[in-house]
Amino acid sequence: MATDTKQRILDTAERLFAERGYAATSLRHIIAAAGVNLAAVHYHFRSKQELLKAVVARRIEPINRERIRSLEAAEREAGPEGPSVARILEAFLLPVFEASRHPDFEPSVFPRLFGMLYGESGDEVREFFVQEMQAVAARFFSALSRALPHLPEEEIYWRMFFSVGVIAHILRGGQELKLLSQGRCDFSRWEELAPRAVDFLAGAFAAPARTESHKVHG
Amino acid sequence: MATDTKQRILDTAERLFAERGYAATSLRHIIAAAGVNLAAVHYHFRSKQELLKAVVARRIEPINRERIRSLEAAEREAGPEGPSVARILEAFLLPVFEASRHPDFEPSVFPRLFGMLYGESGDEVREFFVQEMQAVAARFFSALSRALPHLPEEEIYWRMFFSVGVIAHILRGGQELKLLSQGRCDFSRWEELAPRAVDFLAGAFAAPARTESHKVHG
DNA sequence: GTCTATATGGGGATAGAC
DNA sequence: GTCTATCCCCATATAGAC
Repeated sequence: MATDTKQRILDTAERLFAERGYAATSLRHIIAAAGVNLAAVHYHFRSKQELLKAVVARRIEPINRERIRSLEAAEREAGPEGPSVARILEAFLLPVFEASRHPDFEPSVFPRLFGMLYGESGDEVREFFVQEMQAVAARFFSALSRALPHLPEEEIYWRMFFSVGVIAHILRGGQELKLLSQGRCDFSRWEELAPRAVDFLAGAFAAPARTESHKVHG
Repeated sequence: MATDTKQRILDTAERLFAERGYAATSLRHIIAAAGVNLAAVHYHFRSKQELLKAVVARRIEPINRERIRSLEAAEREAGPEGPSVARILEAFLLPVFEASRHPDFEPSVFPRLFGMLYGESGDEVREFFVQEMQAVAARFFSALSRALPHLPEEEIYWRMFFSVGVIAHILRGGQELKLLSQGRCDFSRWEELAPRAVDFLAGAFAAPARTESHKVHG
């Protein structure tokens, strides 16, 4: 079949990039696992870097669509005062977590891919990623600004940035947590993890803005 | 000099690992930038992986000592009820941020190294890292448990884990933030960033624990 | 401790037949 | 669209002279 090879390359590359990182995964690993020919990778995608972009684009686009859809639904339901911070955060977080249960691919493969994106990948791929996120970030910034009118704009951006750190860290899988908590925490149930993260971040957004004169040690 | 070569390798490897990642940085890049011979790397360190461990160990040990020292100072000052969550978080966060101003190396080099550690690095190096963090994590877990007696132990671990995500994301440098905030946020002043992160996380720890029956969409 | 030289293997990319 | 064969470069690691 025409597209079968291309799909197999995408699926396998996604899995291996997520498991081992971008630089540490060679095209030869990918073609061996996918059962395709090396030249096919360069035929369907032009280079390893373009392959990574294709892998990312395939997942991020539906997720960002769902984020916007969910946020707009929340805004319709909420009336003029706008949705709560918790509801806005849900609109941002849940689509990612739910994507990990998509039938197209094994659970937990794709989230780690995104976690990896933040740590690794060259400047060009990161730029591409930022470009994909720009519209979504602006949209959520507006919603959060309305829900938190007392916070300076700059502070909203910082807190969004910190929140992305939490998400990326969760997606990265956190083998450390299981060890450091002596087995008390693990990642097997995503549906429990998302509410925890939402609560945590809602609390963080509720923190007052520090006044300029406030000293660190209080 | 005897130790000069070893130091130069360590310094250069630290910088390059931080800038480009572990897998993407070859020993040849390192020796070229350091002006030393390839064989010297294998003489002083046994392998590339051991070199990474050495790089990490050199920085993490004084930081973790300072974290413990600062936490103990806070506990002495606070009396029987123990220090506040914000003060505990400062004890954990500030040593990392302040390490970036150490005269030994260029600012902002080392923090990115730690940011990278979470995203990349093989299982063995991550295991080594967890081992280095175990005692510190246990110590801060105790302090946070005392400050937040209403939270289940498991929840404290989760929130510590989320917090590490924030730190790692900050350390990774966040070129995205500057772009997404249209230039309003940048990372040039670390001394302003740390209080922001402390406030954010203190708010997050102050969030109530979600009861089991609570539904996601409220 | 430091060098040169080399062993040994893997990397991305491409040409050209089918 | 898919294959084989190959170009050319780079990787980590080591042996052995100095």
